[in-house]
Amino acid sequence: MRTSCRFAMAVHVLAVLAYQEGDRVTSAALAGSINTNPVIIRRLLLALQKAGLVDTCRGAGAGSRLSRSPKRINLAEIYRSVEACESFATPSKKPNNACPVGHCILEALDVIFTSAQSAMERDLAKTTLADVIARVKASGACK
Amino acid sequence: MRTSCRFAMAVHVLAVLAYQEGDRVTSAALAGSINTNPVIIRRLLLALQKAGLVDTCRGAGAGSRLSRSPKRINLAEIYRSVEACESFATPSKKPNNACPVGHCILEALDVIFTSAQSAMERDLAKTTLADVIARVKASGACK
DNA sequence: CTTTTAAGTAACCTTGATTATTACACTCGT
DNA sequence: ACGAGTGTAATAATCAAGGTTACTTAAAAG
Repeated sequence: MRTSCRFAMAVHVLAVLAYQEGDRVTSAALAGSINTNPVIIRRLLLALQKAGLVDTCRGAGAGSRLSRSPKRINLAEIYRSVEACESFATPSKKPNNACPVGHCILEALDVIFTSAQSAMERDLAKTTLADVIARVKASGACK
Repeated sequence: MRTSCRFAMAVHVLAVLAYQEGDRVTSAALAGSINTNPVIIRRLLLALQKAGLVDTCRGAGAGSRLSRSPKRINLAEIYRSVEACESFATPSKKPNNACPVGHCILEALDVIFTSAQSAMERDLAKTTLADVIARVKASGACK
């Protein structure tokens, strides 16, 4: 399976913002930590803004910061804000309707996919951004 | 998100084989139901063979059939046999090691991803191929 | 009010993965 | 031996994502 790395980048971005504890961070600085282009970060931040997770200012001395405490942001929210479509794909061509299986397999698959995706999101919801930061800080201390 | 549809196709293929209850089905016939190329189906069948889910014969009058009862095949097995890599991706470029978050975010993400993927597979494991067939037959009866 | 900083955004390129397609060798039953 | 059908390689066609450049807009600072 091949998926986008938007979720990984979003968690990274928010972790940096949480680490800065309220100081605004520019897209260029974030891009430096993630090692990518500032425009990629800005596109990601737009999605996070719409989800109400970050608060971004334009102009001189601007940048982004979390709009909530890291304790109150869970990973499922982050996932949903940056990953628009479903994890599972079906073929672009429709199955053969003349086949007894083909004519209704898509409905059966949809039930399966929805359930699996929900299970995944419930698991993600168990972890907060604060948990992630705690692990990052612990790991940094060990090193 | 961009994912493969191998899992969807694999479930479809196995559902057709289950529907045929032991009769061998050719890759061309399967391709007809799924509306794709026989070679795609053969490649999928190779993975399902390795996982011990199907039994394929070559030569005249050949084809594939399930190697076990549909009741004893669950969707997590199917998923693992055809989807090699992990569901979640990280950026191709490594994060900036000089950043306190960047230098250890990958480890933190790995824990998160592994947990979420396990949750998803546990959910898939709850459904068997027999369950899928039952839904397909019920849906066909209604129509 | 001008300058400067940085976000918003459009346009385009590059890359990589996946499906699709063609072609051919190999097996096995008849 | 023949024919049906799988195994497999090579290649093309698609397509989405990330990356890049360039320009516009907003807001603070002087």
